[in-house]
Amino acid sequence: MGRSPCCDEVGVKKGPWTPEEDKKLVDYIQENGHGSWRNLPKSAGLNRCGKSCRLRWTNYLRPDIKRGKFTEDEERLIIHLHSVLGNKWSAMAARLPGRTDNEIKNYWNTHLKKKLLLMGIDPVTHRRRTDLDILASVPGLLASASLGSWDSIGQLRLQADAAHLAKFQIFQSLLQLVSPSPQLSMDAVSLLGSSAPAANLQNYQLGDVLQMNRQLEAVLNGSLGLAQDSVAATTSTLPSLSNMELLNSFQTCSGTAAEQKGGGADQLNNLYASSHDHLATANSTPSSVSAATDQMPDRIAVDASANSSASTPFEAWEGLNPDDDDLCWKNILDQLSWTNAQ
DNA sequence: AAAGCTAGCAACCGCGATATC
DNA sequence: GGATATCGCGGTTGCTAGCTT
Repeated sequence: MGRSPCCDEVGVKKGPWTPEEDKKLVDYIQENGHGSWRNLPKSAGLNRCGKSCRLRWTNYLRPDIKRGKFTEDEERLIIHLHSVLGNKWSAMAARLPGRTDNEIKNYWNTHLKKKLLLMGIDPVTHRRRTDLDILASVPGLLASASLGSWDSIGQLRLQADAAHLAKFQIFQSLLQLVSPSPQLSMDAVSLLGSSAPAANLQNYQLGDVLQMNRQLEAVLNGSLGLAQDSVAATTSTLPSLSNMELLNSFQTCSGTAAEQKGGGADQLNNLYASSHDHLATANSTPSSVSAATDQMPDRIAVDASANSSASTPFEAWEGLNPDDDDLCWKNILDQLSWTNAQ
């Protein structure tokens, strides 16, 4: 069955609307209403299909459409509605006066999705992303953290935070993935995550999560003694692994990372790629990691291979500027690498 | 200065739901 | 009750301005 396509007429114009066409459409609808969209073009003297007219009217010409940037309240509402409704753009538009479904959909796809990813939240499930999810999103995180993605000077700080957060998440992920001791991972990760709500993060804004991120680091920076006690309880399973060196390394890195302006993005990309290669191929890969890497989507492997020309796990670090604070990440990875080989 | 790249957005396409005959 | 027409939605495409190299 099915219906015939609405725009099967030959010679019907497609593509961008001209001001003249807009005027014809607006004049006609204001005078007569749209009535049957199928018949409207002929009546209005437009060489367009009805569908195209309807779209142009509802998405652009309607007098009650609000133009301009989305406000923070609107963003918050969209995120909340998306968590409840999913991709029901029209239902969301019904709750956002003056906004069209198309506008909301575009805004979601181009802005909000990235923001949620940066926050470590899965834009589909609205839950905190798992370690592997986060690793999978690192190229996106890094791309989003690059200068060109931010449209105002005021957001440079946010961008620095994004790069910072990306590092933070990589660290968290690596701890979970590489450590042969699940307990250490759990300790470190729970330490990292202790101040974050376990469940639904849908109501948290980027600022909230970045604040949370800083708080978590404060936990790391300020509670190493406590952490040492906590971690020490589990180190019997980790022969001479210097957990505190790991934490110290991260502390050193995180202290200065926020001052960066995304310059570390490339290096992070290399780090991601090379560490993924390492994780995917190491003979000593723990079974949990093997299982986990098996679940990685193809895109990761493509990204990793595309971004890494390094033949050894952390060769990508070789070209780093010694003055760059990213260098200290090498310490972390060296230790993780060494640990993994034990 | 020019070529290449990317993000943002307007518009199109295909399909399911609903209305009408 | 089946066939057909229309509408509306969500996914996708492609154009373009701005940025980078």
